Amino acid sequence: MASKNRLDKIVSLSKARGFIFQSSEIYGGLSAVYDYGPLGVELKRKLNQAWWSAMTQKHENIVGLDAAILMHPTVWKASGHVDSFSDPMIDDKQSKMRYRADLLIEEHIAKLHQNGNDERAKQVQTLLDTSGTRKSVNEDLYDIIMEEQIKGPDSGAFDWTEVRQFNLMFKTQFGATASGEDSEVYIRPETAQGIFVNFVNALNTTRQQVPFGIAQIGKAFRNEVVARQFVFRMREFEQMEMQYFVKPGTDSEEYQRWKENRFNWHKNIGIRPSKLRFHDHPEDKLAHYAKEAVDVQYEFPIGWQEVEGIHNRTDFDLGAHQKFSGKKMEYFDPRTQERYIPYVVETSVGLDRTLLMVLCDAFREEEVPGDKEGSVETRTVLKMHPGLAPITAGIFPLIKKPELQDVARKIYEELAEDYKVLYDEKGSIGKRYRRLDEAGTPFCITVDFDGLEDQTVTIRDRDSMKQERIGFDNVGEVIRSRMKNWTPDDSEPDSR
RNA sequence: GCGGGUGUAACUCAACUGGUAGAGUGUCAGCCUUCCAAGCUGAAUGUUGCGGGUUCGAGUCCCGUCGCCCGCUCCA
Repeated sequence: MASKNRLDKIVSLSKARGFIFQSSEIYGGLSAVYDYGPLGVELKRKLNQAWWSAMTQKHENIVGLDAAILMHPTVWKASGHVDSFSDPMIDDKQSKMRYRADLLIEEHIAKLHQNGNDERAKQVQTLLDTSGTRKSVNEDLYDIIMEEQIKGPDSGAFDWTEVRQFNLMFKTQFGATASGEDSEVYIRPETAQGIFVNFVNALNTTRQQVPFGIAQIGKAFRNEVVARQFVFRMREFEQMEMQYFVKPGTDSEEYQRWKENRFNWHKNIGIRPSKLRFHDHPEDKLAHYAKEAVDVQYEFPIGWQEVEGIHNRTDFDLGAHQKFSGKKMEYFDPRTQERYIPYVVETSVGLDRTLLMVLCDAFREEEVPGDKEGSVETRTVLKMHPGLAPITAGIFPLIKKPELQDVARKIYEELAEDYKVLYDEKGSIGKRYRRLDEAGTPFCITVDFDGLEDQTVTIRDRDSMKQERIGFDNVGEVIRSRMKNWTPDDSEPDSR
């Protein structure tokens, strides 16, 4: 309960300060679609940049790519998304629970086996395997459930809706006069396929040799059955993916290596290590393309949830594209004279989820001494990594006096060369500090009368609220070094 | 999508069994102000989510619809 309030507060703050708005709000909103406001877009760009430089700039064998969102429809047949990304669902009218129709039947088959009714089990299995050949898949599955009188696991009732297909991919029309099935295309549900279909292009143009990787940041779209929990699960979201092509046999070792590498990235952007963990996928729950899979999870207010997935995708994708396109997806190793389809280790992180993680990890409500003697008030502050903060520094004249304003303006203009900074002279100084605390701004530079004498200003630290007096000319340098040496404070408990 | 809950100013919430929509916070302007949401004065913002219905009269009752929250399935 307390933790639920925490997410609510973060949602409220996001809206109040301009991080995240609901899409099309004036029209009543669009479910599970969100817009990034003035502060949100700065934070998002900085995260995007942090990932891009960590992957492409700091690995000489990783190259970038920006593939189109629209792709040839066969891509999604080859990838398996057309088949496995649409689930036949059925609802129990009594218990109001929803099930996957095919899984219900499989459970039923298992039960038949248990009861020694192997003959019957085999028959049903055949019916299940051939569903879609008599009528539509949905109708065939429905018929099996009816004939076998499969009951609702939770209610024990036999009171079903029809079987309906939930296709997670968005479809759209290709061509202005589009008509018929041929012109239907999908809007990509993942960015990875854009990398796979460009594998040979990248190989031929970059002189890379296996092992090497292709990195890409881009939008993906999924019609989630249930899309909720703020920006955690959205219909339109942004992925930061890297596909690493390796020699078969070295895949597990590379998978381990990337697992560690990616975990460290999350720590490097300032997330408290105590809030991060791995979560291995059990073998029976692996996606259709994966041999090994692990999540990097963060402890959100809604519990431990996946932020990034690291998968050993084997040669599933390249193999499938070779088969469907008829084009060779092989790599020839000039040294060993070997020819093979590379295995792929994928790292795939949700940009929006990462942003939400940063907000959740940074959000604190602190008790600080109030204005009156002995009183206590709450300070809301986002203690995020200074390098990620939407606004790096606020520059204030202590009060509205021309001497102070002039100096503050000058410092503002100097800092604006390197950072996103804000000049503010309105209201009390305390109010200006607190407002920027909520924006996660790590530094505030204040020009006062004492400083005019000896060419100094005060720099106020967001996390500790402590001030230090530094010279006019040192401001940029102090910001730079503090940014570099910042570490998250993991000692204090979350405020609720 | 199904079931349950819910919707009043930018935010938090008030408005009796149906009778003129309000407060605090925030925002903006002015004054004051030498370091942590201070003080004083003033201002702006609502077809009560949207659309219908009942009624002399609807924020309040009824129906529909949309969004949000919780559960079911899936996933970055």
